[in-house]
Amino acid sequence: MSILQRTFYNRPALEVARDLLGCRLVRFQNGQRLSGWIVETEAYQGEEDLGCHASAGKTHRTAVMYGPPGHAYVYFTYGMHWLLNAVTSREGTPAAVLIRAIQPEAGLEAMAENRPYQARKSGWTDGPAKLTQAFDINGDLNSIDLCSQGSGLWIESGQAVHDGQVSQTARIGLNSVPEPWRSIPWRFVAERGSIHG
DNA sequence: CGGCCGATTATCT
DNA sequence: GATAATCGGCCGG
Repeated sequence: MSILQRTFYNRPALEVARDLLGCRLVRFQNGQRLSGWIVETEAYQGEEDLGCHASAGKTHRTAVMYGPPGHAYVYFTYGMHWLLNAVTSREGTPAAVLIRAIQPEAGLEAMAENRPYQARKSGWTDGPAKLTQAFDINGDLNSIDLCSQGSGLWIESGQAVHDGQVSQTARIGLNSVPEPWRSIPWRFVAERGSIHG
């Protein structure tokens, strides 16, 4: 196991988003280790990116993105969901990568307990708000350092995902964001089956 | 599987 | 006071 260090995150969000595919998201909760392979990400970078929360400038909520890379940006949306991002780029440059989906590896029982509606549907971690529920991630973890185990949440290096197994599309859910930001292909998806579980 | 719709509240104007 | 980087339920195919 090798925890991704600050140099990994100290790059443009586009590069980090691509390279996070195949890495392992780890949560330590109640003495248990929950983990999964990252299979879908989105890059948000700069105040000029009108899809990025930082496009409204520095506020209490977005301040974390202006800070040093390698920290968690966890925010609340739609009145009920927490979404997890990793802050990228040098301090002063607001950018982050949204973790949209993971492929569960360990701690499935704990994930099931963390999820409501556990008996329903198929995936527990195939959406940005589903995985935060499964991993018990909420606002308490906003701004924590992902480069150490201290806060119980970090990312480890993992499996290499070949370029041929990665597809790039427009980011999801930016319904009122103007072009070109709405359609710019800053979403990265690892093809199903590319992660050997 | 795909599309539509209501839920529910922190954050910002 | 309006909006939102979503989800699950319900419908039709």
